[in-house]
Amino acid sequence: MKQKKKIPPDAEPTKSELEILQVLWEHGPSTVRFVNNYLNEQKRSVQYTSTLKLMQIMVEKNLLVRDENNMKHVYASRIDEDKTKSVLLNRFVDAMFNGSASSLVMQLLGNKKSNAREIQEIKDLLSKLDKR
Amino acid sequence: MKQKKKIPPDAEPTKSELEILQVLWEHGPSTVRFVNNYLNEQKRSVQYTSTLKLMQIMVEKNLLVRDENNMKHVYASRIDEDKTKSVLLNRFVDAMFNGSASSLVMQLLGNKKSNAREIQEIKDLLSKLDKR
DNA sequence: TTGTTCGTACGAAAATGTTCCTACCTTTAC
DNA sequence: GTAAAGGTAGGAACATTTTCGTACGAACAA
Repeated sequence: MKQKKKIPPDAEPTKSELEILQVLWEHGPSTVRFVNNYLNEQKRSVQYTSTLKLMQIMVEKNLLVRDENNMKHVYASRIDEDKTKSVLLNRFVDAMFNGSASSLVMQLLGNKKSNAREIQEIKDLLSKLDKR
Repeated sequence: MKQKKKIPPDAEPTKSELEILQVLWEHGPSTVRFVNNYLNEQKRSVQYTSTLKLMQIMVEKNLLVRDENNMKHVYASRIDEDKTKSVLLNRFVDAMFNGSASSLVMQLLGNKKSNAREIQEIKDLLSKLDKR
């Protein structure tokens, strides 16, 4: 009796896996065909079987669940969007800004890309936060 | 006559390379020994020659420069800290939050890890931004 | 001088992530 | 019925990143 594979329960999604998770988070449970079309239209050119393979691997890693009732399997994210983003964001802050969230925001604001509207939105967030 | 290798001028630092860059950004030009010690003490266990190899590769990629005047070579970052962080941050925002900086901040604030002090610091940043 | 320590150079293995080819099955159009 | 279209499964090839073993030179202490 031996284990098939070691499956780290908190396996961290790779770049490509994240792309797929985004699609599933946004559109809900989907077929490989749908995800693959989306990627090709919105992101980058990729073969159907590549997407398929990746999603199969993600099931093994417990990142996705799949409904095999129909011939066209339907995949869904098994991990929570907010939680996952939170973990990855914290990891990013730790790695890049020594754990300082305000450093990150500073970097963000010193950035041409963040425009006045973004800044206003951030302010609104903060004042909402005050009120509760 | 042929080229040795194609060197993408904007080669993007990998995870491990980033660790090394952080050390050099924080402590200035350093020897491999220093960086390796730092990594082992602060981050993770890694062999000296692994760190050496990585830093040598980073020189080839133009991420670092090295001073060979002394026997103990001294390495320094060749890329700008703020610029690099800015690029990586934008990439992260695009990948994870669909390019919305305020979504990222929201995620950050909805986070147990960001405490009152962090929030206050962010507010201060914003008011400073108003004044200029 | 000789051996130990500390340095660089370099090849190659290991680990990881990604892509796609091939095989084969089911459904559908004709 | 048959061919075409559209599924899944799985292995293999590739690409990239990471790690480390080995070789060898320089400095230094005994």
